[in-house]
Amino acid sequence: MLQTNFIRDNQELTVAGLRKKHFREAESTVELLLKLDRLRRETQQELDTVLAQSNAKAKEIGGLMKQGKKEEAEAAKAETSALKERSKVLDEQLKQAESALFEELVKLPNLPHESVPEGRSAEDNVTVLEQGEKPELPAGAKPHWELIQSLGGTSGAMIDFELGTKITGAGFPVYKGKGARLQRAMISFFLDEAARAGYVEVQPPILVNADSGFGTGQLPDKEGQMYYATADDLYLIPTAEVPITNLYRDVILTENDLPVKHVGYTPCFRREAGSWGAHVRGLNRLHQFDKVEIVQICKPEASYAALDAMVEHVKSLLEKLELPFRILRLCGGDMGFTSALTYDFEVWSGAQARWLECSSVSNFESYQANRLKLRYKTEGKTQLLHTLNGSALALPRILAALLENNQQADGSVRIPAVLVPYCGFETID
RNA sequence: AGAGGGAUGGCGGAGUGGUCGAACGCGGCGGUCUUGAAAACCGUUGUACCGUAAGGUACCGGGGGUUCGAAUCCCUCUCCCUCUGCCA
Repeated sequence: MLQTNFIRDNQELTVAGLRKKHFREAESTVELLLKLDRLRRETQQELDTVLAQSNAKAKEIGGLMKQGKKEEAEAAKAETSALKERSKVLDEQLKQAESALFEELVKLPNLPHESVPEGRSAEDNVTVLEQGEKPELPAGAKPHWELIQSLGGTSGAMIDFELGTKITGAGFPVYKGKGARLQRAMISFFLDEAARAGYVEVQPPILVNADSGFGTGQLPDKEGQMYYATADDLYLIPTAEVPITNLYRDVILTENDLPVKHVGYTPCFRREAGSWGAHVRGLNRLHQFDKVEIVQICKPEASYAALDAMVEHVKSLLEKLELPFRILRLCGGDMGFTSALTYDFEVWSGAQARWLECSSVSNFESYQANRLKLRYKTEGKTQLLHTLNGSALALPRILAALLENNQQADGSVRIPAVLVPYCGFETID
């Protein structure tokens, strides 16, 4: 979340940033927030004064008791009751002011970086790069949801949606034979590539508590997006960003620790209550999917260079997979709540003839760090760090594009060379 | 899951009602000494909020209570350890 001090010192900048993100009632919300902030500070000042008096009295009584001046001590005690009453009232008021302020503060999204384009929806995103040639597909080319039915060398489909529906429900496919093997190959490939780029691998839990959900910004607002295990009060992660970034919740790092670079593979779970229809067939949108995620924690002045490096990393993966892709700089209205700057990667899906989002790389600046209390020490000062993350990559849509783009005249699918050592076959038929 | 024992600053570890933000040791940082290093010695060393500052307030796992006053007493929750049970 944003820092109150920052808003206080940069009121106009804050309002302008919120507007760019299409946050409603930016001005009135900021005004209310500053009013609550003032109230909080005034209340605290008054409370502190009363407590100081109270502490002084207690010491005085302590001294008198030691000297055995019982009567004087009793007299002093009598004077404390008014202070006590007052402090109780003020303490209650302070708590109310703090929670009211907090409630407003968590409503505010992160402010967009100055390079974020103006705009309301996905149509206003700016394409910063389009790379790779869209393939010429053979006659009778099929979309991936048809390809997976017959391919894979198993008696049934290589990815079986009906089976998944039986076991669990819609959106939980079962990968079989070469389908399963190819998943594992991609995960290993992505992890190895990240390791080569200096990311330290972690295997985090895939259930997290509410504190973690709050730290990265899924809670309190986006809880509908996550599966929730009521009996234990835990959430299934929608992305590895949550557990990996929360590894550093309540942590004060030193400069030598920075930058922190992690990569992790996890399944991801999303309830995605939203649209279901023609555009979300097959692998296009799932409740459970696999993703390799990269996370960086770095000094504020280094975060945009880190963002660029992460973009380059994701780019290199798509190049190695020989997939045509484009990079979008998201506009203010299409960006995530917690992000300051986001690049989306979209892969070309040949048979569907459309772009599919397969990675999202974001700099959150200090927005998450503030919630996480993630700081570092420099020259005696403690200050917030910047957090970043990106998919590298999300598997299902990569697989969809790969199957569609690489299908050949004989109906088989060619596996990109980089994956062959991992999966052990060159084609799926 | 049952029984018992714990939770104190970066770490170890004192502290069972008063001047305790907390002894002491280790570690870290700065300095003296040294050609340099080590050793020794001296100093320093938590976080947050309020305040221009001086300074004030809060925090000894979390929350609540008793008291003029709580790290210390009471209640409650969480977590950890040991033994028993179960288990991939």
